[in-house]
Amino acid sequence: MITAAEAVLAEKGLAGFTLRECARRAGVSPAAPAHHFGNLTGLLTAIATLGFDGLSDAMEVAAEAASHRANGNRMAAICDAYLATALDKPGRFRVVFGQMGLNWEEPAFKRAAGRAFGILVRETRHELGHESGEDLLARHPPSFAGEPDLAAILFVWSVTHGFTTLMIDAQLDFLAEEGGREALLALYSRQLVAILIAALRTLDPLQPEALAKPRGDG
Amino acid sequence: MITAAEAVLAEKGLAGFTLRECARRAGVSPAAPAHHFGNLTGLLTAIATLGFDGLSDAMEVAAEAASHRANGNRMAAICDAYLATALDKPGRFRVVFGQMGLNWEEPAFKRAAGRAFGILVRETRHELGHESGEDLLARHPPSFAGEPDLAAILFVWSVTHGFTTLMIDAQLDFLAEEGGREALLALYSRQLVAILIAALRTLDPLQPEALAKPRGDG
DNA sequence: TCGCTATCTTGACGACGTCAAGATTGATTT
DNA sequence: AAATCAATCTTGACGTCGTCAAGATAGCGA
Repeated sequence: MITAAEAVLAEKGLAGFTLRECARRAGVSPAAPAHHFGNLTGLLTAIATLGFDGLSDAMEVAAEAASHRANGNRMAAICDAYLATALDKPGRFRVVFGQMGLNWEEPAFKRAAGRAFGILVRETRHELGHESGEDLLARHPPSFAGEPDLAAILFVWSVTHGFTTLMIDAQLDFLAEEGGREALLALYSRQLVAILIAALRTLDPLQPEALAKPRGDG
Repeated sequence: MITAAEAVLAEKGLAGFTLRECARRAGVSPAAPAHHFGNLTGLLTAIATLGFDGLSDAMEVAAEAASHRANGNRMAAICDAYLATALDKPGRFRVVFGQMGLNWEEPAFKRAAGRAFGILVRETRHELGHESGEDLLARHPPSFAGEPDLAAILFVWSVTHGFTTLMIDAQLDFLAEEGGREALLALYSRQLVAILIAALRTLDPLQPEALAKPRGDG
């Protein structure tokens, strides 16, 4: 069933993704999927769980590979992996971060999302040289009120997720005339991620005083 | 008609947004909207045009206000305005940057999108101290092959758009327990945007040599 | 007065998500 | 071996959706 659903997603995208089409592809009646996933939201949540796990796996593999490479940078590796995973399965990515209503109460889904975010937290701390203290994410419910690196973590996620979203949703197509996709990929991997890491490296001395009121704006 | 559509969007969100509901709200028959906008895509494109213009207006106003304030920073102002606009009308923002198929051939829409991006380009150059050279966006079709600040521009957009998207789509809700929305807003406005601007300020000396191969990864 | 155009209504079509009710199947129990 | 039960799927139906073709209604210049 899920195999059929992913096939539909890959072929027709999220727009052409319907329960009936998935059922057709799987060779069952239109109402069959509902018995397994409850409703459309249930099926989407199941796929989104796969999406988070795929993201986590890709980031872990990339980080590990970077570790064993001369001059390899784990942070850069997971940023690249994030974009690459999304571009590889855009439909799945849109289910995870789309607006098609998922069931956040589903335990498996929450676990998968937490794992992906945990990797981001760990690697950001690593890049900052803050070897992991208490794992605030392991607490239930997870608490980040006292997380000192939260700004850096969200900064990393924002850059990566922002560029990925813009590429996936074809918002950058207008500035990609000829072989522009590869050019944009190179721009991201070589420059944006570099700026991001440089920003993280210059971040530490700023904390916490400088970051408290760095702008005279507002 | 558009008024009714925006009301539906504000009240029921993009999920409950249907042509028939808009027609009902406007007090006309279900097929009436099609005569004005062609189809659902046409209506969404019209709303997305308003969305881009709203974004542009908000950024312009915020930048101008920042200019007339002691220690005001235009870049910070437009970043805040971007997020604020999205949070004010999340449905509209999702239409603009969502996955519901828009008509990019529509001239008015292209113009609105170009204007918003142009503001981003101008302000990024301003922040970098590169007072605007040739306006590559004014060319048809717009070309950015030779835009030296493209990396910085996309970096700014990625951070802003990424955080905005994550907030809008409630991806950050799990780390907002009590009054967390305001805390996240403050985190963005005071820290993320500050990191972004600090990154831009340290960017110039890096260009272009350092940015060409800043990482030994890949 | 006669068209012409813009605007809206009506009715229909196929596709969708969802539900209730019944059928089928395979394993467990007696 | 026969009976039972839970899981799984089918069938048929309902309401809603986007879209289209055809007809109705108005306003207005010639």
